[in-house]
Amino acid sequence: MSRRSYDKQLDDARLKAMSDIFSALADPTRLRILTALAEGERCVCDLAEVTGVSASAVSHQLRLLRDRDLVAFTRTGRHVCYRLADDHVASLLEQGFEHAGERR
Amino acid sequence: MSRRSYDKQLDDARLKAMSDIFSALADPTRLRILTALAEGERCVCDLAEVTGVSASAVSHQLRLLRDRDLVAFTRTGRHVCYRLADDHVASLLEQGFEHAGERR
DNA sequence: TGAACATATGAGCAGACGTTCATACGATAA
DNA sequence: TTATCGTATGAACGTCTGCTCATATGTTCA
Repeated sequence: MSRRSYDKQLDDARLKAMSDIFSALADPTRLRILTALAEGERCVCDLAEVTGVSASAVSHQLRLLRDRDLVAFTRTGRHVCYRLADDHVASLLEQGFEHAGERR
Repeated sequence: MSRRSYDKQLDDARLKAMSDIFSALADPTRLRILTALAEGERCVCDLAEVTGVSASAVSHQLRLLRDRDLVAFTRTGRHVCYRLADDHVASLLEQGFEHAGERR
């Protein structure tokens, strides 16, 4: 995409969709969840341990990530296994990771 | 970067830096500013027109973008011209743009 | 010099956000 | 069936965020 094409395509809805995606990535707890999922499937209680917050807090955050289609899940017994929804999410994480590394 | 490398490198500071970058991109007004800058340099009053908010509001947002090193600026007379700080920023914008386009 | 302009900044306010707590619900184990 | 586990959800609370308004600073023009 050329930089010049923004003005033609950037309607409010697209802009809102972009900010929804970025705001989903704009929290350390959610980033811990997502980077953990980038390594493989994890159930809620595992994610609670990785992030260091309560299972309830993780569940709330997972709902947000589900609503934005950043994660998918499979129910197995009383566990629910979450995973990244697609490679695009991993790609965004990597870019943010690299960008953060270059600064300071 | 392999997906497996997250756990070794993701200290809290890095995670905070990532969320700082993503949260800077997590607002429609700032996205309008940044996508306008992706097309070329703009002064504050031009950005106010593009975004449809007051010059004061734009100035506040530009300060945030400056603090996070996402934009750079040059003073010329009484105008201040802003531009994207580097190609990494444009790259993040493009990815968000494309990701937003694929959904719904 | 004085007026108008471009930008910056602090205070204040309304709304959004992230966590905890209490509770609920389905699934498994005893 | 009953107790426990894993997860989800709503309410409540404190914090953060983005805007407006008032004000300040520096620049240009008459």
